[in-house]
Amino acid sequence: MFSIGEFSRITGLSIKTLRHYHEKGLLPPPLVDARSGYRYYNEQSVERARVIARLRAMQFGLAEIAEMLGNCDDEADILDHLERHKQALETSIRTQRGIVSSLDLIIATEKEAIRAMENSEFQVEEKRLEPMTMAGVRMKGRYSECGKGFSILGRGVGRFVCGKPFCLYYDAEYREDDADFEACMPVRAAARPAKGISIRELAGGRAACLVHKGPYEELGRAYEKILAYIQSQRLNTLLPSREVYLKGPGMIFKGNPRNYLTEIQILVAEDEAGNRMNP
Amino acid sequence: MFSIGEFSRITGLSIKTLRHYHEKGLLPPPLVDARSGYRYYNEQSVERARVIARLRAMQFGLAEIAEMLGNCDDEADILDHLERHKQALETSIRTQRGIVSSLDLIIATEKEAIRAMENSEFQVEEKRLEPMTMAGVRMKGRYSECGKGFSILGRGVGRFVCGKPFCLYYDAEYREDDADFEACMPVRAAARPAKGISIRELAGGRAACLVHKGPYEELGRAYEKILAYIQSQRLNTLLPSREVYLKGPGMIFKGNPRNYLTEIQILVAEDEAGNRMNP
DNA sequence: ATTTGACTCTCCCGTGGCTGGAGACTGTAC
DNA sequence: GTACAGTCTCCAGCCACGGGAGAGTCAAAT
Repeated sequence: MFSIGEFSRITGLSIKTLRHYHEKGLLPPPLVDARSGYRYYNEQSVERARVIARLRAMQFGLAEIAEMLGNCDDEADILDHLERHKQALETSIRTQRGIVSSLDLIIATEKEAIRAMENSEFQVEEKRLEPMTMAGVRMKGRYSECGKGFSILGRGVGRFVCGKPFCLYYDAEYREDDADFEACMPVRAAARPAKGISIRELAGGRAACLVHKGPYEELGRAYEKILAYIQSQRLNTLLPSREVYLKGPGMIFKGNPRNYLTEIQILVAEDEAGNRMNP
Repeated sequence: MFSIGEFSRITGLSIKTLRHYHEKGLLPPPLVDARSGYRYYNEQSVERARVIARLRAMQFGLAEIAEMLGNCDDEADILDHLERHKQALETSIRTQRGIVSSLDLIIATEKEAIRAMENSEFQVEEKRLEPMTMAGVRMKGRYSECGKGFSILGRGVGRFVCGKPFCLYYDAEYREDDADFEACMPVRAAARPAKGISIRELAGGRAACLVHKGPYEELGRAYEKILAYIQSQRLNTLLPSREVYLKGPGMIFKGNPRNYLTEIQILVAEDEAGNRMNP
């Protein structure tokens, strides 16, 4: 016979745990000294304790273990328990995997935003935009309605998104109430159109670009700057222009608008060799 | 201002949960009626509640959420929280995946055992054994020591196991104390030898086979039967003979030895065409 | 003004699988 | 005898709530 301390060392279960199992009727000690209340265990207890420990390591609950041990002494008898438990675990794994991929997305987004912040001079620069596959929801109305477009995109092609959200603006001048624009997401080629969502290639080309830091209300200042540049360089601009939301309201927090990063991209005409064309 | 019931409907959080968040200081209502104690929430509460709900859906703890909300209002500020949490989730996923694969193994084993049981006539039959890659631990001593060999195999090549454990017996006659045998496991080709473990191809061939149901102590009766068959058919036997443990002590339960299934396989000499050779 | 009925409050207990601690007893060695 | 390790019971706490009792409150209908 083993005292509870010895038995604890043998089985690797803590004394507290053994008392708990006793209380639950899961592993009653074969002998309890009537006078002192001391628990004494034997070889069979060791075997039973090992079984319980194995099942606990598989994250079975104590009640279920009790049931399994009560009715059965062979693994064939608990096949349905095992299968049910496996199902439950797989559900849990799926959930957690979903969370991990959300976290990955957020982390990647934030790290990119930090890099964009460090690299950007907040000066107008000309660069080459690569063609990409995109999904878009064309809208007419107020700019501030674009959130609805992004909701539609999220639900429709969320799984295929592979870059920052952006907007295409089809108006040559600023319009308050009846703007013509498109909420867009870069997507992988596997994405398929859905109701209201167009999937297509967006052509690349040379563009004047400027990163703006701050709330969207102040974007006007950035437009002023980039348009001044375009005039000074006497460039021919092409529609639609783009706003890429490098960092905006996050997936968790709304964030501080003072830290928002938005890149304005305005395509400029170029000749076959890729050189910009002045009028 | 919203009463707690309205607010509950807006946010999808139960009233109990909202009270709990209040108590924890996580989401204090902007107004608590001093006389009635009624809680009243506003638009900002909605925003905060949404954030909390998103973080809870990602299985963050309330304390951690409080910390995140306390210091930060931007996702960049909680990158380390997110990364830590992701690590924790990945650990949990790994654990659960390990459990699922154990469960899969047990379930598959039991189902196979049930099939073997249904299909077997418990009569001697001759069949063709396929060659296989195996891992083995050669031992001399008592048969009952073979458990140690299987422990070594489990630790060494457990990940590569692809079939039932078996033993090879190199003695022509029964030996009590100094048997020469090898504890073996079929393994995938990727397995690599380790200390005391040999990995090699085991040749196939024609064999006389008999499934025995019952405890190992009664295996003698099965040997009697199969040897009688071999004599009656005047076959030439080849060493080593095999015992395949179709169903023995399980990974959870020891099981009932009366249900153990063991297949004895004794290779017999054959000519090039695969026909058995009588003397 | 009252009544009804829906709403809300606080307080306590329970969940699961333990862990920690207090204070009292027991066993064994010197 | 005495020290000291071991063991006992009982109570509290963890986490994020849910259930329910019993009392008070709000808004509309009578």
